[in-house]
Amino acid sequence: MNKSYAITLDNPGIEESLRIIKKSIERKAAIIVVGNCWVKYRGRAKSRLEPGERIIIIKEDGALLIHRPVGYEPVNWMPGGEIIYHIETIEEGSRPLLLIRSIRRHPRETVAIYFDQIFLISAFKLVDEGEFSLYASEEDMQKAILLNPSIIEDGFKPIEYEKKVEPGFVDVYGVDKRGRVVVIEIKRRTAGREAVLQLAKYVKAIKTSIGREVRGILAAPQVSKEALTLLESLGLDFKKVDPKKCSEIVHAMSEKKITDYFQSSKQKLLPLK
Amino acid sequence: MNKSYAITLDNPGIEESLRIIKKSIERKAAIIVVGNCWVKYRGRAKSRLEPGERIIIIKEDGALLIHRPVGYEPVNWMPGGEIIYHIETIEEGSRPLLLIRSIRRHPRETVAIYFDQIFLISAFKLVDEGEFSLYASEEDMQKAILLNPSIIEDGFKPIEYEKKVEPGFVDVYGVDKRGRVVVIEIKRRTAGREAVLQLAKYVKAIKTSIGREVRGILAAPQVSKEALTLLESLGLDFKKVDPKKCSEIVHAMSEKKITDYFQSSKQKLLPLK
DNA sequence: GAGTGGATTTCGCAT
DNA sequence: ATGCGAAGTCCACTC
Repeated sequence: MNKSYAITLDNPGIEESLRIIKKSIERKAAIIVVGNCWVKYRGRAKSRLEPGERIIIIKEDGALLIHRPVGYEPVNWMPGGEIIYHIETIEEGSRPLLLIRSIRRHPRETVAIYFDQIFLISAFKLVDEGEFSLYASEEDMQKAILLNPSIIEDGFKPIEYEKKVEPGFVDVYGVDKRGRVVVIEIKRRTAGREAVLQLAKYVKAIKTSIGREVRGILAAPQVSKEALTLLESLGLDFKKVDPKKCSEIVHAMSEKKITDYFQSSKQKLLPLK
Repeated sequence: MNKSYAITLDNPGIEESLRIIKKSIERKAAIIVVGNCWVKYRGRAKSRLEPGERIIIIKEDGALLIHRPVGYEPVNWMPGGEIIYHIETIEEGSRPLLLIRSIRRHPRETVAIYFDQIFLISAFKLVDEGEFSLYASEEDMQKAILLNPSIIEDGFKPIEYEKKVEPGFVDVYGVDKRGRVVVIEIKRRTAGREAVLQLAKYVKAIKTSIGREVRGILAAPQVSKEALTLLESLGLDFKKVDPKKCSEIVHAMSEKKITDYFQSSKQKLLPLK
């Protein structure tokens, strides 16, 4: 191994733990502590966690995670950013404890962790420049529809996207082959009642605004049964759109091409009113 | 230390890592791996994470966390539950890699982690029976209002809570001192436009359903300016309620008392229609 | 700094 | 299994 800073201690004492954690925070290393602890949180809410064996991680940006042996979510935490740490040893009766206090302002909140037994401390200066890319988001679906409008239907022409129209933002706004105004609401997962109501609001708002008929299309991989009923009763359309295919379309094109498209299409935008 | 299962290895080889991780998963221990890795995720979406040094945790319930050196959230993960692991060593060129595959159905998704270097493996059978209690949640606010309705206003009498009324669930439903029907929407933080619209929907739905006037009250510590304007224009009321005070009220009472209250109040419930 | 909407949200609860 | 809303949500983005 060739790491600038790497420490691992099995069953360290409280004093030794204090020293290593302080040093590791100074060095901006990621710290892992496994041991028996209890936790108090005060801030937006207030919580108390009774003693038990947990894994805690302190990251170089101050992020704090307290993980129980089960579950994806930390039981207590502090998001990264402007976090201050106070580490000290205290005596409870004649028993030494390690107290880790994590403090942030904005909002003001603190997490206090009391360890009476530590199984492991390990700290590393981690180097991670790796890029992370996520595909098949709602954004991809929108891009794919704008780049390839026939996904929605033949002859559909997008005019605007992310257009503010008082109740909120319309995902895509355009005209169909017969020249009718079309409003599209995109959902990357099963669309529920909420999505239909949102679409209906936009349709109504634009109808009022432009004074003629407006078609509403819900573009999603699926709709819930309730949403489908609602769609039909409101005279809105559903178009099944596969997020993955959208993602493939978008990621098959170079980033430059897409940027260019959105640059040029901006000049073609029609005012909504 | 007195743990039934605890292993820590500094800079283990790929083969040794494989063996230890398999064994630790069998034993349902929590596993920590620190090393250089890259990650592919496929499922509801698709993602790729290029090589870098990270901390990964596999918990006894199968939950998987992949943490970069900064940030509160895992870059990739798998929630606990019905997760299957396949661990193997593979050759890339002449270089041995450790491949950890985490698979779940419902929804079908997989995370594949490739390690080419491992700095640390540590596994523990953790014992954690500690109780977790959270105060000042929306639930506390609801309980406090039901137990002590004068929080809302003098003479208010709750009748139901968490009542399904087509657009969703009404937080609290009751009557005021003049006998008018009251619907309460609770928010534990600054209430925005969204909260007001939600309340308005419930008021409208119930008005239609019972055919007489319905008051709507938004109970929250604060409202946004826009939300306040909207409230006024819709003829809805705002009542400032402090979540922490609510929590104090609730937690000052014994759990039994509260349970008894909710038991008895259920018998007093009036049908909503 | 506040407000708004999305998330591979997760989690829990009710249908 | 599905649907719906809350969360100490967090996060990114706008005003």
